[in-house]
Amino acid sequence: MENGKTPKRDNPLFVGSLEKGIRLLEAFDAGHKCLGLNDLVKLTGLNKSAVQRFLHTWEALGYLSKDVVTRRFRLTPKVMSLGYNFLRGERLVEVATPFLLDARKRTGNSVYLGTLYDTSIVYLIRLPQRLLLLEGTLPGRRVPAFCGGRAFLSCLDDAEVLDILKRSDLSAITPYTITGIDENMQEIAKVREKGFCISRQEQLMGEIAVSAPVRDMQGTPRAVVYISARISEWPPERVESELVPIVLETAGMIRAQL
Amino acid sequence: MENGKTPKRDNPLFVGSLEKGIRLLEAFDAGHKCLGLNDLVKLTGLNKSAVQRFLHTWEALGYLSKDVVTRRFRLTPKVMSLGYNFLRGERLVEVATPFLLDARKRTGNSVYLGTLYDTSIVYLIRLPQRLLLLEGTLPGRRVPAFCGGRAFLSCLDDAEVLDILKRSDLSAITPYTITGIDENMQEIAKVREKGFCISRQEQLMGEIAVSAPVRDMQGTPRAVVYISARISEWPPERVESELVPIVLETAGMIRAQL
DNA sequence: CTGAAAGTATTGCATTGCAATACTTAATAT
DNA sequence: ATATTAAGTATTGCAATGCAATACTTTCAG
Repeated sequence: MENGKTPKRDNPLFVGSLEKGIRLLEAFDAGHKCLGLNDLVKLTGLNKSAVQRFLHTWEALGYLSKDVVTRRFRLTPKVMSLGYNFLRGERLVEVATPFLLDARKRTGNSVYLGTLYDTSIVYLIRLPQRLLLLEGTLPGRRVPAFCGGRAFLSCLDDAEVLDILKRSDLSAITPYTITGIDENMQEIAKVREKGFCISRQEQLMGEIAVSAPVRDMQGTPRAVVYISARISEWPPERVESELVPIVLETAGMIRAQL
Repeated sequence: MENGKTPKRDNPLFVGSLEKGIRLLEAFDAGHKCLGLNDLVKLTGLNKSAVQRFLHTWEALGYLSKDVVTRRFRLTPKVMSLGYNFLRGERLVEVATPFLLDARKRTGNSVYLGTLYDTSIVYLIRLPQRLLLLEGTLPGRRVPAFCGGRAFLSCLDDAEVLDILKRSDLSAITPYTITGIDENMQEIAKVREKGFCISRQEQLMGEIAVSAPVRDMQGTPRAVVYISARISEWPPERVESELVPIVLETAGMIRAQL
């Protein structure tokens, strides 16, 4: 869906201007919080005129603001609204929030909810308890599903999982990230058996994460519940005995109300 | 900026297609999570062809997904990315998060950070503790500054405040919302004197909120720190003695690092 | 089974967005 | 200081792209 052939783009209904415009906004990603006209020409591959016009338009619409002295642009708080509208309309979020809050209180650890989009897990709800890494507290963050969403992948059949793995950038994030396709398939098979996933330092050094999938009543996977803990305080046995039951229970409670 | 005359729109650099496209996405707000072609024609005022083309394009770009059976569209998790990019790039968020986490732990109450955009406060960070209302836990939510952002307004001069009040929809949200312009100016004057704001059930019945502005080193207001509590457990005296000092301290710590 | 409403496809037209270029301002080096 | 380059802004003629009307198909209610 993300990088494959796109027949939709050939359809005469496809509005190219919109694509160019959104490409410009998307260029303001991590590491590019503040961009000038020429930076954007390089980043987006659009020509100067196009960048000029789209910058002007986004500013007029209130999505970008321009620093009059540096002539550089940045995103405004208005871009948060779209995400809010999404969350506000998701029954999943509505149902999950109270159970996640409860899980955080009972375990004293950070609790998250994420869902699959293309080859990534997108975090929808983040209830941080301790700060290991700022990004770890921000909703909307996307992480590769192969190392951060095995609980979700375990609900798909092998063909689908393989497709996702093949389309993913399988780079290691930490020295502990499992990157091989075969090893990932094996890990996922284990998760299928057990019904939950424990991931040790694959995303972030010092962190151990337990997760379990949430399926709806038709059995379709909808989300993953995560509890994240410090590896120094939570050896595997303690995680298994104290966190796993709560993750499973939380996922079950959410499922029951979907 | 939001509703006033827009000279930028007359500029030949303004790209009308982009505006129409984003208007379509913005139509998916609270109460409109799932929309068909004709709903959007009515909501946006665009004609059928335009709606058709933009729906097609947003779907191709991955921002909307279509339910093949109902032929209705909804936002995808991808829309969260823009907000994430914004948060990720805001030094304010980076600096504030640890102090807000600390404040939540010390008080056992929900803690938020918001900033002014046009006539609204946009919540950037939400650290909910108890669930009073789902919207109260979601980042990106916008509330009118006149009743939810007096701490911020107190840092502006009277002319600016008056301008915001006049451009705001001053409808009451609860029976306790203070809606008059004069009364609001008086309330804001009080906040200026005291340096913090206590708001009782103006947004939500049963909730009392304490807030304090965060200014940067140049004195420019940047954000507001909120602590929200249940009015049943937190009578005004207790709020003053226990929560106010923590709100002020938190705002001060953030300021010191901006 | 019928009719209305919602959604999809097609087409010719001209508006709108395109890109080249000229102009202005800012930043850096000599 | 002054030259030199790079970054940002304004203008313009051209035609490609987006526009809206309309015809066609599907869906659902009565």
